[in-house]
Amino acid sequence: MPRWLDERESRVWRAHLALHTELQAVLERRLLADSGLSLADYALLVPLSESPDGVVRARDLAASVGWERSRLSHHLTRMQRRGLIARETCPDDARGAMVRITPDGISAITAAAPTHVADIRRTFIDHLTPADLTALDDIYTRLRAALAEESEL
Amino acid sequence: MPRWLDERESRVWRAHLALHTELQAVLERRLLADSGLSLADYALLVPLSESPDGVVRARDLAASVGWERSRLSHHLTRMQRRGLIARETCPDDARGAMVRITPDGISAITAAAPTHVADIRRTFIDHLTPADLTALDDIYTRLRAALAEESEL
DNA sequence: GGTTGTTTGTTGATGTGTCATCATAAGTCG
DNA sequence: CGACTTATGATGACACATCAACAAACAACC
Repeated sequence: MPRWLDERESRVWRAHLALHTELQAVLERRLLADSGLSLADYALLVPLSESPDGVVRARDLAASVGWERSRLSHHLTRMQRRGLIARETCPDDARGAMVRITPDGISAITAAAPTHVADIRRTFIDHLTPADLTALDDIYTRLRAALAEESEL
Repeated sequence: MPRWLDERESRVWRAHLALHTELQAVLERRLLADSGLSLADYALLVPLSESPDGVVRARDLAASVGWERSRLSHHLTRMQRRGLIARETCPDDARGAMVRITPDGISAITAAAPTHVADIRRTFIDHLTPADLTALDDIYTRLRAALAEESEL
């Protein structure tokens, strides 16, 4: 016999799901309209643009955004077609693939970032007090640690 | 010139994104393995099974899960093919479509719910203190209210 | 050195979500 | 009534994510 969720638990859980969905939708729509980038594009361009030479190995890129290799490969193919990134061979490891951000990719992320950050502020950060931030930092850390343990089993 | 996110703000924001993605992945995988239902199936079966006659108009179903009509229509087609729901004509409005949960659908949600709720508890609720719940309830309510205003513009 | 197992990246098939478009039916207002 | 607008649902095209399978290269080991 399961313990069902009481009213507040249920409300918090549903709010968590709904909040994320709505936030994602708003941010994606704005980012796309503003710069032609999807959130997935943006997520990949961030670590690429932060890398000193603008080159990251595919394996490491996958790790830094938490994607599976297959998803990354498919998405890189589409971004390559749009001229945002280029693929190069990996000198150290003949299996590897290096991903290079192109000048167009740099322009895109440079143009998109300020507005996107402002959107995140306006829709999320600005509505949180310092106490809220502390609480969320603590809660999210705890929950993710529990999830990580869960996945190990 | 945008105000960038400081370290804690950035950490909280990234944790929020990552937490949701990981939670969703774990819950979906478990639900699917356990009962053959996706989270989307589950989301639709809940309001259907809670309706007194097991019948809900498509428009209202879309509103109660927050989906677009197109997405609902596509998903209903797939669920109909699997025998989880059936479509019927709407007596009041000739445009309308009524969605009925089938006996198979009822069996599926009935079998899935206890385990799924337990999974939500184990991965989310159980790691929150009463104070956390209060804080999250407040924060999520505030954020969603702000988002709703945003969307009206 | 050759067998075995692992890592890396790609590909094709399938399920799903979004968008634009459409047909039909209600509602609105002259 | 009749023209116009809105609401509802379905559909096809496309973008995307996941899964299984694969090929190539590396690593480990006897």
